[in-house]
Amino acid sequence: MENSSATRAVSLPDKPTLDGIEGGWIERWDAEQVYEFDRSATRERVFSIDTPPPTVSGSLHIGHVFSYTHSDTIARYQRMRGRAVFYPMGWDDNGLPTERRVENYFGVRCDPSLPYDAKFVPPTSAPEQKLSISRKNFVELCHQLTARDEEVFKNLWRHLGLSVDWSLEYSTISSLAQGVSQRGFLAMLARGEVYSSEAPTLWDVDFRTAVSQAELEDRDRPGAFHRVRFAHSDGVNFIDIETTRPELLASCVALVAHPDDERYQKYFGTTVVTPLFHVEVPVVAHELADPEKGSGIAMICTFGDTTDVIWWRELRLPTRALIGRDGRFLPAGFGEEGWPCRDLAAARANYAPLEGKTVNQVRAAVVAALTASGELIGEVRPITHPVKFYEKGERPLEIVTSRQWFVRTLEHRDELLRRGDEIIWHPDFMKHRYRTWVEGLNTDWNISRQRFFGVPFPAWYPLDQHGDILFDSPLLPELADLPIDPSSDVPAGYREEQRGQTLGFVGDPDVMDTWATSSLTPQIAGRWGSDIFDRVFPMDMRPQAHEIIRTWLFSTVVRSHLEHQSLPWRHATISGWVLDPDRKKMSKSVGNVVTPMPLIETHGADALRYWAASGRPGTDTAIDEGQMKVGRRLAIKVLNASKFALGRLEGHAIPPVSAVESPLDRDLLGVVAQLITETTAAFDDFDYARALERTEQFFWTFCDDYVELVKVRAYGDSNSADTASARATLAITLSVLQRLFAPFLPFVTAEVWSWWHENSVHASAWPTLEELEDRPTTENPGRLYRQVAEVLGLVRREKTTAKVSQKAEIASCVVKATDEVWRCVSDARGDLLAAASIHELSHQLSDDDLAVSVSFVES
RNA sequence: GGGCGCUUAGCUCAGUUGGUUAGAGCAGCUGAUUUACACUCAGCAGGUCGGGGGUUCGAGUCCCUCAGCGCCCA
Repeated sequence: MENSSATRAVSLPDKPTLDGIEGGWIERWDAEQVYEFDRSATRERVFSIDTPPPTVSGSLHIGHVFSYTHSDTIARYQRMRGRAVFYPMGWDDNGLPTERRVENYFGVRCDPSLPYDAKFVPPTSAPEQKLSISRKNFVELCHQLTARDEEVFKNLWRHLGLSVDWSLEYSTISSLAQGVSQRGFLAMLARGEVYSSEAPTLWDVDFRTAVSQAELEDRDRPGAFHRVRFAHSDGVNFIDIETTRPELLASCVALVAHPDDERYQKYFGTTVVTPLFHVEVPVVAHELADPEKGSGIAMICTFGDTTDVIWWRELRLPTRALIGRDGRFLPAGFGEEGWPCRDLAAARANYAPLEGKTVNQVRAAVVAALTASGELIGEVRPITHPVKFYEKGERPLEIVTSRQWFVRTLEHRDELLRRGDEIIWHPDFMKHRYRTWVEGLNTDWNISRQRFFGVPFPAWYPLDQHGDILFDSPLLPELADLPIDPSSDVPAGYREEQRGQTLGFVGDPDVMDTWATSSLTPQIAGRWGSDIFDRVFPMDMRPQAHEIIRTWLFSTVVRSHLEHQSLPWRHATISGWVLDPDRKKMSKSVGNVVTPMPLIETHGADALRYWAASGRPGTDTAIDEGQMKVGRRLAIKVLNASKFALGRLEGHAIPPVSAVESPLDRDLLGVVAQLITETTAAFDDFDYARALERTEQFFWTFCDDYVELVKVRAYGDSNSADTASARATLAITLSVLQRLFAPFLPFVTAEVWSWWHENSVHASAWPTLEELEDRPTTENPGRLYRQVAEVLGLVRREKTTAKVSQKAEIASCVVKATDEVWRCVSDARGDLLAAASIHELSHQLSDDDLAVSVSFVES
């Protein structure tokens, strides 16, 4: 960090311009390694950022510019404060979004049963019928496409001026990320924090994969209550239930009512018989049965929804699962063990037409059959109700039973809530999102995905003499061998020929949930296991969007808590969304997504950053080209003001701060001191927007009032103390302003700083009060400046009202003011006379509001 | 249904622990005209701070309540 006073002779370009300013500085920053992380720095001096790796298969949009700019202003501020800033960039390329993009882009689909084709070349245009290719070919295409996408993102980040250390670049599918993910998994397995089990799991029948609680969303969908009559086993009574899923009748394992519900007390412990399929099921009691809903008694099926799973588990009911992984109905085992059936022939006859059909087809068929048999009572009642969907899915989730890996989260709920309280949230109220989520957890975290482009589980399983898989004794690799792929690597003590053979082994076929990898970004970016890690972890800051608090933020806290018994970072900075000009959320399907690159080309990167940094932390912000134009004007103003002020200094020695003597100048430095204090406090509180607003506000009045006032004085004789004072004030104030603006307008500030410094403004020190060397007025700073500016404003108004030029000469000006105000004016009398072209200035005592009366010089 | 935000000028938003006459930018209107800047400068106009009630000497700010918008969770 060089001292800010390390100036050199001023040398101004002939015609300063913003045109093409980005390209030159991007190259110079690279060449000079301005943003390189100092790997020798100790932890106290480091400021580390757990940068969100953007999903590269998603569309680039203005929201990226918005939130990443916020983080960059903080990074730049901390760097100027002397911290070694650890600011990596990652790409989230692993997972389903990439698979979908590859499927659509190339017109292919993955069929893991196909052999690898080394000569495969993807079709040049996507064919109508998707081409089936092997897993390895598919993964190669994923790598190919993400590499291209990453270049596009990187290009944007560089043009936006993010002060990322590009030597720390990573991606979530890289072997680095795979190694870290697998190591993390094995560590959890060794500690018993992860387990596999055959369990009912939420399943997307289109993507053919399990999904976790964090990926669910409720969507309102039309449904209908069907009243279905069950005959009681006593042969006399009957019970009517209401269900929205009559298609699951064959999966019915019990009826359930609330234990206090008097209507059904007498039936608890007895049995009824399902219509059509004649299976005898018990009537049971459970508190989750809602007496208000329908007839107050429901059928439990395996499995219609998550409540069914709870009932099934807690009441220890049998399993009669019928929906397959493709969403179609499987064969039913009436009469077999677990399927007590009173009329086998009828059951089989009624079920036969349903086998292999989809959920909707079966529903129609069952309703028709119940209608025919008279067991559907009354009219079907249409309703709208929330249905669980995979957030990326198009059909309601089903629940199927399959083997999955789970991370134990439920038993750590209280610890995780405490971790949430330890995080410093910006803005603070975002902590509620985390708390609500953790309190609402109802299943452990399922990390298995039945997909292809992801990190494989580092595990194989032995096969016994019958060829059955021994899931409970997985074969694990050595840490040193990571990352491994169990589908091509072989466990120790086995040969490849034994794959899939009796007494041989099989690899775990699944990949990890993307969040199982993304939850380790601090460990991946920080190179867990290397000496860097201890210097950057726990990190200082996690910037991210609010909608992924339940996924990314939460899962990162879980992993860090389990692995390191600590928080992953101290501060969570949550950005808002970018809305379209009509304040609608941007989305691809609505078609209102704005691409950022053309905006950079039109307005300039500094202008785009200005707009972004004007958005308060956590606040949704509408895209506003008007604000970008204001940002561009600000950048131009910085250019011109610097040119002017430095023009006064060109060819002269810059007077030191100790030369600041004039009352007006000292008073201005008082305001500068306040500005430094305020902006520093704002940045320390991660409130970049406030820092920008204060700096900008000061800057405009500085240009319009102070600079106008001292313009003439600064031209004067270099040996005059008054001139030296003006020049010294201009120099120090300009230096402060250029640095205060540097986090927001990195390009133009780099440019104007280079006119009089050897080092980069981005490697210079953030302004401090010490630099002002006790020159500022300490009492009522800014009072003199504001009073004089107000008089100047009144004179300007007279000129505007008289419709004359601001340069018009005034023969005499009378200031009606209190003695106190007049003293202020007198202190800057010369500057005021010069700035307003006044010949004679006099005072008239008045306790009324400040006023002036003027008489113009006759022309 | 539960939770968290938001509602201030035509538009976008500031307003820090309650304290003079509620601020800024944009847009609008009126002027100026070139030795830093027309991507400029000066000025004007524009608000019952969502509605109602309360606490207080004093409320945009605190409390209650209602309404609308948005998000999160169920």
